[in-house]
Amino acid sequence: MRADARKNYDQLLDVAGVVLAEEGADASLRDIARRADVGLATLYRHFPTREALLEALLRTGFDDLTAQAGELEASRAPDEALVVWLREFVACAARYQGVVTLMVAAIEDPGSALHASCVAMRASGARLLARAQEAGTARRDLDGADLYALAGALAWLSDQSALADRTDHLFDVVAEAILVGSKRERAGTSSSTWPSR
Amino acid sequence: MRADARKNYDQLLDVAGVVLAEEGADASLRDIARRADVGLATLYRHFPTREALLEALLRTGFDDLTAQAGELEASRAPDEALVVWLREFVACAARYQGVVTLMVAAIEDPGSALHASCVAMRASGARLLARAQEAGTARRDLDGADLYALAGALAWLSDQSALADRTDHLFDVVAEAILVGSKRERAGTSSSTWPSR
DNA sequence: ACCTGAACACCGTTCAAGT
DNA sequence: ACCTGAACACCGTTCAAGT
Repeated sequence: MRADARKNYDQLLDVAGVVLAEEGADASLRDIARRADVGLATLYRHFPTREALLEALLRTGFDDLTAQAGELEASRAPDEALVVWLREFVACAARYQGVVTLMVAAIEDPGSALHASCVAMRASGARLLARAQEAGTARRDLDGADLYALAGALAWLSDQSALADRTDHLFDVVAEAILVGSKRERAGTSSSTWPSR
Repeated sequence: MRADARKNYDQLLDVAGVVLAEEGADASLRDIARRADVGLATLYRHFPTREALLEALLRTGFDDLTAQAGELEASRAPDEALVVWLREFVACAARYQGVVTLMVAAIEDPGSALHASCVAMRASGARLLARAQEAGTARRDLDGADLYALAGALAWLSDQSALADRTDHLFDVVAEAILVGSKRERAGTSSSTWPSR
């Protein structure tokens, strides 16, 4: 890559990170190009679609999440690992408001720049789910696609400012629903002691 | 209302119902006016905001849902009534793709044309939830706002074509999570026998 | 190789001018 | 009273023309 192209690329990515964090995943691409002092067509050259831009911004987060699934598998109890991963998924999607909708659409669109990452994330979640199921701590009538859908729904909740104050609590409710033999039978109280990180 | 105004109003509502059902809640208002053979400013005169148009289209459905809550309270067991209402909520929001996002935003925006309906719906759901809680068949650490958020999340799931095939199953999972003392302990199987209407 | 301005076909929203 | 075309300020996307 030529030096001037590299500079434009980096500048676009920097500015896009700020603008998308401010305005959400459907922010104006024109505005990003403007604020990066770059021609609009240059943005399109480097990132032919909105998904490509988001993919570049989220790639490291996605890779971390997939890698973390492997570490969790080695270091934590099956149910704990699953819940930590789920929490991390939601946090990852929360970086840019509205990105979760693109992420779920990408799963069935092989042409999307987000497709590969999303398929990999779903697979890594599915492995953690299967492990918990084998250990008898997750209900057996769910698969990776169900888990991905539930993760998406929780991320959507945290995107909605009118519902944001419920998301922590509802995360616990859904996490409990995925797991078996948990608090529900033992105590039935509302307080949650799921691993927070 | 003058006769020509009435005609325009009805025509707009007819066409809007078709277009929004086809293209979702963020369809082009210009397109609706065009297909209704009406000036764009006439649409704005009758429906000053997108929410106002949706409110006119959804009003009867919303009213039915609120009324139905009352009937369910009289005729059905508390847990059954709650689940039937929840299912109806999701079906109602599914009429126009993307409308659920406007519905949750409307709950904290008193200026929205959808505000009153949404507050009423949340309240009617809250009553059914409280009734089930008093009967001991719903978990006590949820309130009306939580139920509304869960209903919204389920409606969002059914909006996403990539996840649509999971929504029936995940509806059951979430419904089970709201209720207590259900299938989970008795059988632990995946088949569901919730009231379907 | 890479960049850019301008063009095209769309939006939502408003308003002066018509009947 | 009610309707309308046109205007304004925005989009996303593409492409010929520049260096």
